[in-house]
Formats: sequence, C-alpha cells, structure tokens
Amino acid sequence: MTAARRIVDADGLEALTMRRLADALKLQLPAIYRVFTNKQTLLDELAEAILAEALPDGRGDHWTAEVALLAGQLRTALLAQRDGARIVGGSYAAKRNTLTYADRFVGIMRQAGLDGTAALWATSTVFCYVLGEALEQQGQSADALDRLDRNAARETYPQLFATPVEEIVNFDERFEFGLGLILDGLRQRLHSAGPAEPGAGRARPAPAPPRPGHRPS
Amino acid sequence: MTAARRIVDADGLEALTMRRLADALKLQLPAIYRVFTNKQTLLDELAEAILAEALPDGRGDHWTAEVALLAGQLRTALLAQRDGARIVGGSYAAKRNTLTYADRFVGIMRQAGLDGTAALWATSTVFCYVLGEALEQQGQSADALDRLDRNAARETYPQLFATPVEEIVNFDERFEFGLGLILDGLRQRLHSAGPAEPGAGRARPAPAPPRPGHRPS
DNA sequence: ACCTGAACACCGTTCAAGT
DNA sequence: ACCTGAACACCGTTCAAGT
Repeated sequence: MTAARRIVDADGLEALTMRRLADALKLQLPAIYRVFTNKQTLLDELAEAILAEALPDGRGDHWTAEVALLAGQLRTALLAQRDGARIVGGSYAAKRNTLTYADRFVGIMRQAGLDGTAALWATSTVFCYVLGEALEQQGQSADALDRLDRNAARETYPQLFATPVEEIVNFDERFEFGLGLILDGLRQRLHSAGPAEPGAGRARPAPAPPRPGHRPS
Repeated sequence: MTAARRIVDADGLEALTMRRLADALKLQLPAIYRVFTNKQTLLDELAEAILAEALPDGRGDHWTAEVALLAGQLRTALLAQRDGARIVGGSYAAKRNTLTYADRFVGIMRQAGLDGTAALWATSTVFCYVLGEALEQQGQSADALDRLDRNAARETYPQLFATPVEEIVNFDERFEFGLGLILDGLRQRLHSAGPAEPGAGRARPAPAPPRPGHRPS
C-alpha cells in the first residue's frame, strides 16, 4: 500500500500499474493478484488509506469548530496524496473509513439540533464540496492561469476579468470562503425559530425522530 | 463527438477507446489522430460539449433564482451524460464554456453586491459543489446501499443509522438542501451590514475595484 | 494531401507448468 | 500451497509505405 502511494506521489495516478507495483515490491507480476484480486480493489484500498487520515484526533468545543475541523482534515488528507481526490472520488466502494467519517459528522449535526435527514444531507454537502475543491486544486496545472490570452479574454469575459482572477488560485482562502458559506447556511437552519443572532451559539438538543416509514430491511 | 458521447452513454467512459471510436466512425485507427491529436484533447472536447448545455437560456428575476438556475442547469448537464462529472472533473483545460459559465456567474454575484474576490470564490464554491455531488451520484452503483450489512453496521455506526439512511440516495432533494445552504450563506454576506431580514432582497450595487497590485502580464 | 497496414511499447488478467 | 514464464486480448501512438 505504501509502495502504491509512493508510485502515485512520484509519477501520478497514471503511473500506478500492476507491473510497476510488482517491480517496486520485488515480486513477479502474477503474485500481485494474490494480494489484490483486482486493480479496482487496489484503488479502493488506496482510497481507504487516504481517508484514514481524514478523521481529526481532537474535538472542537462547538459544532461549528468540529465541522471546520472535520472538513479541513478531510481536505488535508486528500491533498496530502497526489491525485488523492481522483482516487477517492473514483472509488465507489462502501468504504469503512467513509462510514466512520460520516458517522461522526452526522452525530455532530444531530447534536447541534438538525433532524436525521438534514444531518445526513449536511454531511454529504460538506463531503462533496471538499471533494470537488480538492479535485479542482489537484487538477490545476501550474501554468493554467497564464496560458489563456489575457487580452483577448478580457473582452470575451468582461465580468470575470473585472475581478482579481488570480484569487481563483488562492486555494486555502477560497476553501475557507466556501466552507464558511455552508456553515452559515447550517447555522441559519439551527436558529430558524428565532431571529438570527450572529455568534450566539448554544443550539437546542436534537429530538431527531427517525421517520416512521423507515424500512429496516 | 456525438459518436464518442454515444459510446460513453452505452458502455461507460472505460469503453471509449480510440479504436472503438474509429470503428463507430468507419475510419481506420490512425485517421482519428487527424481529428484529435490526443486522447486527452478528445476528452477535453467532450467536457466542452457537456458544459455547452450548462448555460440556461432564460434568466431569473432575482439573483437567488439566477444562481439556482445556473447550478441546476450545470447539474443537469453533468447528469445528462453518463460519467459526465468524471469527464468534466478530469479535464484540466481552460475550457471556453467553463469561462463563459464563470463569467455569467461572477456577473450575477457582483450585481448582487459581492466584491470581486467573493464573487469569484462564490462561483468556484457552487461549481465544485455541483461537480462533487454529480460525481458521487454517478459513482453510486444501484445496490451500493443494500450491499452493506445493516445489522453489523447499525452497531458500528450508531449515529449514521439513527437517521433514515436511504435519504443519502435521494439525490435531487439532497442537492437542493446543499445548494440552499450555500445560498443562505451568500444571502447572509450580502446583508452583513444590517440585521438579517429574510427574503428582503435588494442588494447594494457593487463598487468592486480591481486590486491595485494586479499584474497585467 | 490523405489514408492505411503494421508495428511499438505498453496495459490488466489468466493459467499451465514448475517447485 | 505457493510462485513463475508465457501468453491473451486489449490499449495509445507512430510511421513508412501506399494511392
């Protein structure tokens, strides 16, 4: 597994072939299939290994801090591995670590006061957003911004070039901004009863009754 | 191009090979390279073709309606093509249609009252979120939910199974929920001066001065 | 100028044959 | 029971040779 990650880190996901992995492990090619039955299961386990780093050790004192921590740690885990977002996004297995991550996230949102369905959807919203951001960041080639003809583009895309376009590539602040939007949206749903009281905190405990029509099988 | 899309729709992105495309076009294999210099340029043009459908014809009367329209149309375009999210997410070219989309989005956000950088980041937030959701939706195999052992999972992931988990797969409402969170966050930033007045609308026009330190070259 | 046959250097995967 | 050599059926890409 570490050998596989090293290959991807060095030469990208395309370079990860069963043959190169066998070479790195000083095995003959068919011996790999005794460890991984498939290339897909290899990729699935790679996704698992990446997501193992997505769970923060500590805990935030407030649900907003906890969500920021979980989202940030997931992002860090994806970015720590070259092509990490593509690996995780391309693995469609019910990954154990994804479920652990989701379980913790859902727990925080329910404790904050969201009902079950909203807690579930909030989890998927943050997960999808973080994945999308990491995918874009890792896909951006270094010279992508410089490659387009600024003078021509300035006339074709006037609105876009009325902004400081270099800020697209300010990934850290860009991520904080987007996450902040989602957090604000969540805050608003938790305070929906009374008028918005910015930074007041202290959410009601969740009743969160599971739906009556929930089939157990 | 339509031949390529037909192959992907029929048998998935993996089935799109230069050989099969040549067959479908009743050409010999090397003749394809007279049209597309690369397989990557073929994929880039595929991404372009998908994104061409992402721009809505009409316009919303309010900025919230316009954002919902743009996000929804992008999602529809991605979902309309099998593996559409993977194709668009895997293409790192400065796509013309992406820029057109971004230009319109940025324009709306600036008109709503956001400054240039915020308008840029808001665009990328929505784009990344929509892409992430579509990626997850298209990656979900039909039986993914049924495959995991519910009884064992109920004990390992208690928070998760305290919710109606089938709702993860309710993609349309899940998307509306997540987009709603982002929209609420944007609304809040536009009303940051006074106290929140839900649904009041009427944002201040944007001054949006381009940064002084902006290098033209 | 355009198209083609044939090949190159790779893939993932399998399997009979060895030890 | 484990490992290996060799092959199978594919890939993307190239190029000398034809018309």
